[in-house]
Amino acid sequence: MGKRGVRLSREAIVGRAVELADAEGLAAVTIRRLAQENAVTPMAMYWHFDDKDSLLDAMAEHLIASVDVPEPTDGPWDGQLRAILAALLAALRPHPAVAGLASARVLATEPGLRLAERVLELLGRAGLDTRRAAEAAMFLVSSVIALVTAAPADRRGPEDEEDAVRQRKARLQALPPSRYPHVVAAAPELANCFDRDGYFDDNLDLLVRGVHGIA
Amino acid sequence: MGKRGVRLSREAIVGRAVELADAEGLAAVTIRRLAQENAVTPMAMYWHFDDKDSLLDAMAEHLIASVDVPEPTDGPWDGQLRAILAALLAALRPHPAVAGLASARVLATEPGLRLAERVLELLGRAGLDTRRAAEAAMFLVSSVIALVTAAPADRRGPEDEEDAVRQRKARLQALPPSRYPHVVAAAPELANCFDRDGYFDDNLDLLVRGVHGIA
DNA sequence: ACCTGAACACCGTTCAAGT
DNA sequence: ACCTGAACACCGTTCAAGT
Repeated sequence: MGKRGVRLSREAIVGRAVELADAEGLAAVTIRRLAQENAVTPMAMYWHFDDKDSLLDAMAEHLIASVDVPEPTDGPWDGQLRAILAALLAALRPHPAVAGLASARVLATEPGLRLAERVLELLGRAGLDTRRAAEAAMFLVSSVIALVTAAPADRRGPEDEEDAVRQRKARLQALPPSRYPHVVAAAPELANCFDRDGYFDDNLDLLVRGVHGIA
Repeated sequence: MGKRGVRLSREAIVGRAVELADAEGLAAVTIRRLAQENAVTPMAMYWHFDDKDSLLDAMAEHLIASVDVPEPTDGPWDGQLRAILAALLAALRPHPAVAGLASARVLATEPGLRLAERVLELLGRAGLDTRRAAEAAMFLVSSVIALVTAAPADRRGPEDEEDAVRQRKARLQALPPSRYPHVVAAAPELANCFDRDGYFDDNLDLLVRGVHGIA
């Protein structure tokens, strides 16, 4: 029996696992560590989950379930598609260490299917045939996840992040400008783009405009 | 001393590590396993690499170095951009288990910087200012990597892959069509899109057209 | 310069058992 | 239904030592 007599539950374990991943990275999420956090034996976890992989599945589903998919409107497809992708982004962004788990599992969870259904419908309205819509839907979801996970994995506190940005910038600016003129010129923007909201907004635009382009 | 008196080398170890990841997944890439494959003690690895993380760095750099970046031409920017992204894709596609390591390390390797330099130059020619070009360049590279890594990680042989596709299709087609009409209708396309060249070609187009759209 | 040997603190997982 | 205890086969890594 766990701490203060509180029974374990799948939900509680998954929630703690996501917190752990946010704070210390996915590598810190360990059967034994999670057991310890809940003042319980490692083997107690195996009553709630078949194995570690199904724990990771549950973490991914937890994230996908937290997406607040906006209700359909009678507005144009592109605005609605953008809103759905933005909702996915908003749900994943606080959890960059976990987001990568979601990409392979969207079609295996109920909330993921609801999301896919909406995206497919809008892509059809945009003029894509079934195959192109399927391809684009999978890719759009993958890309939004990539938007979140691409940030260089910093295992530091939020204030050391500023140091990391400065250091990346300095490294890029120290490159030979004759070989890498554009990289050197764009060093400040390359070093901190993952911290700016514009990075996410502009690239969501790129994706939606891309759908326009192939429709 | 290793098998048949052959000295270890960083290159040989990295090459074997990539092969291992291709065949059995990234989780199979282990200091101890790699040592065993080279008929050597695990600690021998630590003469060639600081730690496991620098081994993974080296694997990522190995992949990025294998990108055959096409020479600049005086053709239009969009065709050249597409060709560069296609070259990146072609290099990563045989190594889906390793490709994910590359996204955080592009700007930390020499071949990655060459690639970034070319992409930034072309995005500038497309009309993006320095900041938008930097954002888009990082995202385009991330997205191409996502294109490769998004495929559901099958740890099976190439012929069991057909079974996996059939099974995914059956699962999607068994869903209630009243709730998920578009998913059910697109089940065949959703289940096998990662195996079709069109998936990659069409989504490269989506990205390039997206740049057109925001320029 | 390149590698070995022994040891340490971790993993995931199985199996039998307790209440 | 929910959890413990002991055990097994793995990890990455350090430290001292060999040639």
